[in-house]
Amino acid sequence: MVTVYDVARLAKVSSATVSRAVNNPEAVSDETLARINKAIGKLGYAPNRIAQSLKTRSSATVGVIIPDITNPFLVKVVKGVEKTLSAAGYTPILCDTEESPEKEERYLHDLLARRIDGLVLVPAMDSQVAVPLLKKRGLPTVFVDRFISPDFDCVKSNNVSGLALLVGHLFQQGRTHIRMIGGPQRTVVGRERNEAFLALLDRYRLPRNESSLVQGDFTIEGGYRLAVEMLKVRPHPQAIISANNLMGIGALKAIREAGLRFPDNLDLVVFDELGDMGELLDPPLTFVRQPALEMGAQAAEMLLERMRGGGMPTPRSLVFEPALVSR
Amino acid sequence: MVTVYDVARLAKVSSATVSRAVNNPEAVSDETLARINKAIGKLGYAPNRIAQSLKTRSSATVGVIIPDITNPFLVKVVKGVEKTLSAAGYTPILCDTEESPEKEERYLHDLLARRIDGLVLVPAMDSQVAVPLLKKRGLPTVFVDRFISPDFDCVKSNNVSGLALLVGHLFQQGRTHIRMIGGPQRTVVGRERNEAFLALLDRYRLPRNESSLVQGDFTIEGGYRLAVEMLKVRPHPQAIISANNLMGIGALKAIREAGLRFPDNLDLVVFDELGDMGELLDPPLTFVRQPALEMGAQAAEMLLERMRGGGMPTPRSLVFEPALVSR
DNA sequence: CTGTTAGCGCATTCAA
DNA sequence: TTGAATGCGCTAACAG
Repeated sequence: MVTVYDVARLAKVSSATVSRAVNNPEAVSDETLARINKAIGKLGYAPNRIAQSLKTRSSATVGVIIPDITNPFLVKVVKGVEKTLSAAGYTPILCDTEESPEKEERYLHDLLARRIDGLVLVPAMDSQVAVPLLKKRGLPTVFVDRFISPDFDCVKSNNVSGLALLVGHLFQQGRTHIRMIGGPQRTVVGRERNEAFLALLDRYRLPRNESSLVQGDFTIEGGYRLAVEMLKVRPHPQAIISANNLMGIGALKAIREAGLRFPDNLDLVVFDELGDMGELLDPPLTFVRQPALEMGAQAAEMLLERMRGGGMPTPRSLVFEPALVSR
Repeated sequence: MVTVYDVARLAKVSSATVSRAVNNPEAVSDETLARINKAIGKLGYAPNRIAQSLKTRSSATVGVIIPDITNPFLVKVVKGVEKTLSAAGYTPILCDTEESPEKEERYLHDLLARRIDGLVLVPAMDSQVAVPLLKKRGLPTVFVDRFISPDFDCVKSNNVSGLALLVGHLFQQGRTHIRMIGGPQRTVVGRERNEAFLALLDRYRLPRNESSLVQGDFTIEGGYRLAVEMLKVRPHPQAIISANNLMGIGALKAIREAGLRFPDNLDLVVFDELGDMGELLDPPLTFVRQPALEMGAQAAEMLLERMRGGGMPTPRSLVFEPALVSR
């Protein structure tokens, strides 16, 4: 492997000057710079980032931990993060926890041992150790979507207004008997959407009882199962809201299997988008879109600020307004 | 940060012994081992992988470069890779080139500078530098899906038999006037599927002319555009084959917009699957499935072998048989 | 503007 | 079984 010393020898300078030529060219005279660059070209030298990291105590690396790489929303968030981070010279390391707190913890320790400079985290549902661990280590961190600690920066979208868009849409369509496949109460996102739903039923003076809301788990299978149950009860609701995209997919499957003509007999609307194929559904679903790309980009920006500005200002939350995509 | 020296001091041993205790516990007496472990626990010591890497010249890191993180097939491949790689103690670094050779090259250099131990590569369509670069550096590499050099290991699926499944299916349905939205000729995958299609038309004695096959680009937009063109011509084909999943999405959209009842007036079948939402299409598409998870896992296995077995046996190709999912 | 020196944290000789 | 010494490749004082 070619090192600074090889370059130094060829260019007849010291290793320190080679280092300067690479990292701070202004500090080197034009002629030596030229000589060094020629040597670098000839030898095909590239700095060993491992050695750099050890010396500078900065790996130019950022962890990105998400619970499901299959989720179109998260993929877009990751794309946004990746774009602004790599533009700033950082390499993101993407980890998929598959919603498992144990995996999350393992990844966290691995990333920490790799001396990441920062972290973008969408915590797993039952994440327990992440928050205290990160707090102790003082690692610059930005949470996305799931706001589980007021001590960290967070980028999320407004679940209350998002749900208001959904309920308002249904109300306008004249649907009054509405039920929701909600999120898990143990997650903030789930709680926020669930509570918003119940409050909205009251605000619109729509019928509400204990079966208006069932607790889901944000998975396709869960959405399917709960929708099947819902459809067993007569009369059907006039509309079902799914608290996230994955459960919406499951619910749609259940509706199809029940032989119901959607949206004639029954309308289905979803919080969050379904990806490229969403518009291919016939008829297409109405849903609420979160600006995922933008959210990812902003999360990365916040992280960059934190990583630069050694200081620790108070944590900030950035809340995006979702938009109704009516079909 | 807590180092071997901190542990050494607390346990009243040398740093070397601490290192042994961590990496090779058998080489340390039971009592000192116990003392060291206690100290490790008390201090919360974890080895600095950066320093380890510098010393051992191995980063326990593997690059995974793919052209599109949005593609459900690739996501599954990545999942497969990730699973077996992380089980073996490696951390994958995922990079999305968005089908851009320039991005691919940048990532490659970055990963090389980070001293990755190996690489799983799904090259961008016009990838030029990757092969010579990797060959020169001698980095253990496994290609997936796109077999662009006989000098490297490769995991792919059998495009010829996959297409045979598709054409055979249509033939059985009595469709004789078939056209295909093909892949780009400049990619191996595209060429293989295109040629297979033409050969199959002949084998089944189906009508074939210069408009039987149009060259696509494997994108949603491209598939849409070409399908629109196809549908302008009278009479319509009885069936359209899309050479990949993304173009299939576009084609389906075009068919819908043309007001054609699918599959009554026109059948559409696709090479590769459409992800979780595929089965929600009404009616569902018939497609050919590649064992993506398995392919990823096997690619990782091959890579592990290469990384361990310093030697360089001849490159191997692993070809998977796709399966027809008939709807 | 340039060179000398030292050390980041660790694993690995080589002796003991 | 253990310790002392060394160097992985680089950058950052500090001198000159």
